Amino acid sequence: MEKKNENNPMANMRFPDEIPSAFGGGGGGSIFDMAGTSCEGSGGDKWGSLGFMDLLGIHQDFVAPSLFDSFQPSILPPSSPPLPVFHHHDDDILHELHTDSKQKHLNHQAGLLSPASTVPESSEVLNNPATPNSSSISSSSNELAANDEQTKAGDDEDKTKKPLKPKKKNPKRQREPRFAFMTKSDIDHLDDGYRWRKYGQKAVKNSPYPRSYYRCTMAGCGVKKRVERSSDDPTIVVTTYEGQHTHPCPIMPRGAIGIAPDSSAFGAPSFIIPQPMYLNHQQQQQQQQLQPYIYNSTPSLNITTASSNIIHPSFPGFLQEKPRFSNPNPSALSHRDHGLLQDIVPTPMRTEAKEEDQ
DNA sequence: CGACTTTGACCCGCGC
DNA sequence: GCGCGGGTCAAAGTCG
Repeated sequence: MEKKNENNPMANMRFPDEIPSAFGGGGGGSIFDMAGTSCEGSGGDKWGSLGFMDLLGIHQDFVAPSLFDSFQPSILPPSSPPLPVFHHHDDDILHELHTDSKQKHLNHQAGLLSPASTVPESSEVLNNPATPNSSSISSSSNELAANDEQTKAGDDEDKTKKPLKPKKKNPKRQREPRFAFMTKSDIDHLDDGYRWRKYGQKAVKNSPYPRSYYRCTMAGCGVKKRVERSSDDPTIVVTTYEGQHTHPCPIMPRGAIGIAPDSSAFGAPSFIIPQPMYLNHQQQQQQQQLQPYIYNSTPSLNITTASSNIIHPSFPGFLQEKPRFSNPNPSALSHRDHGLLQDIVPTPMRTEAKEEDQ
């Protein structure tokens, strides 16, 4: 088998530019271009020090929408509203993503993607993640993760079948808060600045695309991430994060600004706005081209939600596995602070999407 | 040699 | 209770 970058069958996969726009009819969605940003700041190297997860560290209740919203402007043209499909809790995610137990990820994908937009390929966040509940996370995520590991290590007795795999057997397996978001990208594993190790891959029912499981390689950090491609729209990658990083972004860009590790780690919603994300020329052009396809309900982004009060309109952003570009994008900046909360596709929309799926 | 991916098997929860 | 499917483990293999 091949290695790196080919790790994931889909990693190298290229999908047609034409997007089925199967999701949702609803309407467009927010699209974030993840291309040029991240802790790593490759190319541009000026990004926030903390990664995506750090941002996520904010309280769930606030969240994502605003977060991403704010994020979006920096990378996307003003006319692309976000697609908030975020969840507060694991359960929420599961419920929203999977309405029916059996058709879990069918609906899951459909639900998430519902408001998808017909945007040309490239990587763009289609929806906003829900930030895990910081309070629960601080005590549950990390600790749970730790416990998880410990438990696993110590629970050999539970399993007798195969000595090789003394899996743990938690009384009540508690999952850490999770949130999912979609990205439009031909790359499955988006680089958010953290280091991930793939620990599994499973075929997804009713989907030709497998789901990959990643775990933060940082010792003691139990953050996991699930990446799968939408069967409806292969250009869309659904990423689900679980838990919170107990450490700052490993990749600290020079002059980086970011969220204080402490706060992020424990959910304190204190953000330091990283510098705006820039798109290189190519990206800018791409963005411009994308505009027409992007859900264009409002001219600017809206970050002013209940959450926006707390959350700053900034987002470290993601990096494509492959370094992208970074060019100053004034226009993007100018929109950073303007959100489209109203466009953020609140509950109603999501509901709608779900209904559609059903 | 360490870090990482691949992959088959196993565990577990849930619905029937 | 059984089967299904999601999630995880860990040996083996690959790469730098």
